[in-house]
Amino acid sequence: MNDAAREWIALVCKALNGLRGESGAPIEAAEIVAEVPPKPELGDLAFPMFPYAKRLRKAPGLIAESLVAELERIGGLPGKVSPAGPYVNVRYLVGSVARSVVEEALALGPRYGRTDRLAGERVMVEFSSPNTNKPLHLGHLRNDILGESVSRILKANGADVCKTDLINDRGIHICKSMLAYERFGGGRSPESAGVKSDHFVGDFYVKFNEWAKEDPSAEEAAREMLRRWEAGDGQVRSLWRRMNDWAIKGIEETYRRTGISFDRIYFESETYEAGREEVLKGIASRVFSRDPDGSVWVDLTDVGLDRKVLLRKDGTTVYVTQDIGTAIARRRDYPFDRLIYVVASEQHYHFKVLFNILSRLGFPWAENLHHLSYGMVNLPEGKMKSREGTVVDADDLLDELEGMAAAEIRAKGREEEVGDLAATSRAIALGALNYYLLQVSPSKDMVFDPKESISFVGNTGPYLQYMGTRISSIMRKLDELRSPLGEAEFRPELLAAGDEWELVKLVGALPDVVARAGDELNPSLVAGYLFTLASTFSRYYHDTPVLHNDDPHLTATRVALAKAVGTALRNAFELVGIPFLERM
RNA sequence: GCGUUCGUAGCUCAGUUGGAUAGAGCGACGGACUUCGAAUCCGUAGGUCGCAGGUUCGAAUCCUGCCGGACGCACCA
Repeated sequence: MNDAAREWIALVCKALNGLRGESGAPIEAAEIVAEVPPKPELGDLAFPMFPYAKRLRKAPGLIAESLVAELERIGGLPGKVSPAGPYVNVRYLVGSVARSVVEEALALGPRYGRTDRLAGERVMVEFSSPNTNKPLHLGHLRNDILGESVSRILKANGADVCKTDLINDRGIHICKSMLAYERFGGGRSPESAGVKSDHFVGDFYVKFNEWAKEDPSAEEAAREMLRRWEAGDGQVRSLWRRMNDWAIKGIEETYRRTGISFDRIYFESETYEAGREEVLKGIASRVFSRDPDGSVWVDLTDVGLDRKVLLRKDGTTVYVTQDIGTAIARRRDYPFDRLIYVVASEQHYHFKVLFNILSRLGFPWAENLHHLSYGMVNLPEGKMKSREGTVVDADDLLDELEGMAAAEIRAKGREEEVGDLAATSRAIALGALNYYLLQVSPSKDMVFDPKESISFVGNTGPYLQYMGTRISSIMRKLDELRSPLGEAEFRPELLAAGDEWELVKLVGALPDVVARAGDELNPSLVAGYLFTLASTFSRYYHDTPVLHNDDPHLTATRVALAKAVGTALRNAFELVGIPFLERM
């Protein structure tokens, strides 16, 4: 695909210089603008002539005509060329491109679509980063699938990727759940209460806030508990370990459910001390300074940021302090070339500060830290607010989606066909959710309407999955016909229908899409590609019989194309966390 | 106030390095199941790309200003 484009660019460059004659500077291949025409009927590649009008002292329309004549004079063209107003449109040789694309897709199978663009690069990706005082919510789900998907895309581009999670397991918010448990828990456990363990912990966090509303002394009690935690109080630490285990166990269950995993997990409780030590070293090297009250500061006003505290006067650490320690520990554990933090856009300023501090401390790798900032998930009424109970819980949402999927399967009377109803419902729910969350460009805020947002019709995950099942279904039918293809062979020149050629180009485009998604850290490009591929195939098979043809060669050819589409679909699914289904 | 970011159809979103008549899905209306699965397909209606300048042969896209929203500018994380 790309080879064809490059070949044509070289040809057009040569022809343009032929038209130019001896006058002026030569036109370089890099200057040639090539684009995809707005409509497929126009061709496969288009060259606008506007940029050369001045150089050649000629109207674009006239250049187009003489360029076509010049190309035809050169001869041996890999396709057809025609002028269209100020454009020169090119049509590739269908047969040869189709052969190479389909054969490559079928030969590579699960590896089709990968590139070597990032071969050898070591990338660490941090995402999720939950607190251990409550279960995951919808915002985490966007973060999780974004981090997981970006990691898979980077891997598909040849990078060595280390996925990492930072568990925020210490701080005042943790103590609040603990305090409420001490007061209202009555020694119960998630098992005895029959509640998923992270929800069990989260419920006490809610209870604390209710209590604190009535009784102002609650906040002070929480601060006191944090002091005892910092001092290593045995009783507090033991309760902390017990409740953290509950929270983490529950969160891990949700990760398993959503297909999220990590190669390395860091706990804030284990890295914050290292941050303090780095800050103390920074005082010695005069990067930081100590105020008379004992607090430690960094002055970033020279780069337009603020003066930031790093250690309080009592010597305790703040948010950015532990991130300093964590970054250094990570670089030591896994010498990354690049570290990507997948964190909500509200933390933009925090990361500017963090990266700047690490740079001041003299770490050359600080230049390779990247904040992949993504927008908030809002409700139609506005922001999710825990105080108003509008937070959409991750497990509840998944339960609801699975219920909807199961109901749909039953309504269609396909329980028998599907086999494992629960597993299929889970796969559909996950496909719907992940596609919904990744469709939107990461940087944008998005609106989630619990009642209407996730549907299974139209531009949705299940729509894409459905196309996969239809291809699988065609292949099953083919098997039932018992070697109907016989001597029939793949003959790409038989791919005459417009949609067939579009499908070939789309399948061929997967590696380019993967490359660009990797460059831009943007899974929504893969999502958009999937919808185009699926809807083109949907239109195609609707009015073009794959199996029922008089010519067995045509059947074999269309089967090969359908398989290639299935391969591209399945491989792109993997990148955005949509399960591929044989039946649904 | 300063900084970051977003503003495209009734709603939710695409829109490639600036390029041909700005595209989808949902919702609305009208069609297509005897033929590889209708979670599908086809059609109709729906737009001052927030506003105003600028750069350019050409701007939804780049620049400036303004308007509107979100987020940030904590010894919270």
